[in-house]
Amino acid sequence: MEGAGGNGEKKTVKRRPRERVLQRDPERTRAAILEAATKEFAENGIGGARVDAIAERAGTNKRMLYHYFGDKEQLYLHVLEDAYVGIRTAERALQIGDRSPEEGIGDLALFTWRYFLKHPEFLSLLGTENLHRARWLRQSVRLKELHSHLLGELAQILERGKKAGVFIESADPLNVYLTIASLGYFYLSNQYTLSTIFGRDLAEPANLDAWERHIVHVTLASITA
Amino acid sequence: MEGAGGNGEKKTVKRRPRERVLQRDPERTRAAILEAATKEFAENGIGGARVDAIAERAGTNKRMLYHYFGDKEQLYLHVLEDAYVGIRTAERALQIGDRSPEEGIGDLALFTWRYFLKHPEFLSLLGTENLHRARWLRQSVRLKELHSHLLGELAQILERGKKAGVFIESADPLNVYLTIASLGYFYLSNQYTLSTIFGRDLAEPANLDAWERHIVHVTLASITA
DNA sequence: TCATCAAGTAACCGTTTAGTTACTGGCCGG
DNA sequence: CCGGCCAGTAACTAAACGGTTACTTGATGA
Repeated sequence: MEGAGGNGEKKTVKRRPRERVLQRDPERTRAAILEAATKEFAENGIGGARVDAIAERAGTNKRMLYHYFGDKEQLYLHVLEDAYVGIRTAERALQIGDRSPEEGIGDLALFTWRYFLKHPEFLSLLGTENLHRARWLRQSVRLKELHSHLLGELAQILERGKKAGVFIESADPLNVYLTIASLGYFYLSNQYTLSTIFGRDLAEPANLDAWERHIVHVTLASITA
Repeated sequence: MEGAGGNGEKKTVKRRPRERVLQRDPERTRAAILEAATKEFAENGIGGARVDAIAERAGTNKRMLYHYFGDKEQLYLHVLEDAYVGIRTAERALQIGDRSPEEGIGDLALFTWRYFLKHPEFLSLLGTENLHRARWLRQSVRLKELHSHLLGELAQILERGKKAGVFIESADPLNVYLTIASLGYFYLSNQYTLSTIFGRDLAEPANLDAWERHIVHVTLASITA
């Protein structure tokens, strides 16, 4: 059928291993399983996620899942770790130290809100992990140094703002971050019950825009002198 | 053995149905199942909750659970509805309209935070329900009129504050409530992952007190003129 | 070109699960 | 005091579940 690479060369034929679509491709299969597992765990929690469903979504076989990740729990941990790496990596790229203190804080708030908005699966995974009191995250060895950068940079910005007289002395890095994350997380993760009980669709673009502005307003109002 | 009520009266003996502990007590069994189910669903989500575990925690039999509540999902809905009734009832008793606008808002923030702190199972149930996009809450017929009272009273307080010149014109009832709820919900529901990644125990009493003050500060800072 | 080993498949296994059936025994009206 | 009804029990069932075994297929290096 193929006749591919049908030249006379014998030993010197370099097989280009990534150019044609291989029938067997470990990396692609592995990535497909991770992506499928992310969706399945985000939609159903760890108790509701089905191993068979993950395999089917990944277009592969249950056996492969155990081959690459050991078991359901290790696969879940991998998914969770990747989710954290995702947000912290994007956050670093922000370089919030490169502008005025107010702008830096405002941009961090905007970034966080928009990241949450674009990655609902991250919020779901956090919810699931907290339901189980961080049982898996605490075992993670990959995530030790990942988060310190954020608080360090925030502390610097707040310090600059205090010296410039625009921020109050009691402004605290952790509190500021928790404030930003709170306002974004709750609105999005609880949008379904909130929309139901208050009879207003929080997911409407106009409402999302208004809340984005609200987050920046509240964050800055809570620390400006 | 008993000889109880051993007087000669025949037809006029009033049996006091609630005084001694009955071996068969439908109401007590029903309540025990509801309480056990609340814990089980809060700890494990709907996918992870086990019907057998609920029956065992209630000190009864699985058959009774189906007898009183139909099936697992209807039992879950009942638990969820009761949780909402609980917070909204306590909230009404607050009577936040009876004081100055600043005090009213501050007290609502304090109440909400402390209610969340005392009822972690309520937060868990909200998380579970939102994971499933309010699938059960939307079916609920018991909860239509339950929440409107809150927003109405908040609107009145904000109006009074605006007329008195202490609140900004853009202060909005829903936004104020969502702000208060966000700051309480996120801190508590995500305390396990947050404590892990930032290496600080958010559940320590000193940290809880500090966050309580922070919530009041942020809420008022975001709406004061 | 062929032996080797990893990638991939499908059928299977023991256990757990939500839900049911068949039964027991205590409470109450007549 | 007794007959019927309903709270309560325990053993059961069919299906779903996480995980495994036995096997096939295809890429690769000698």
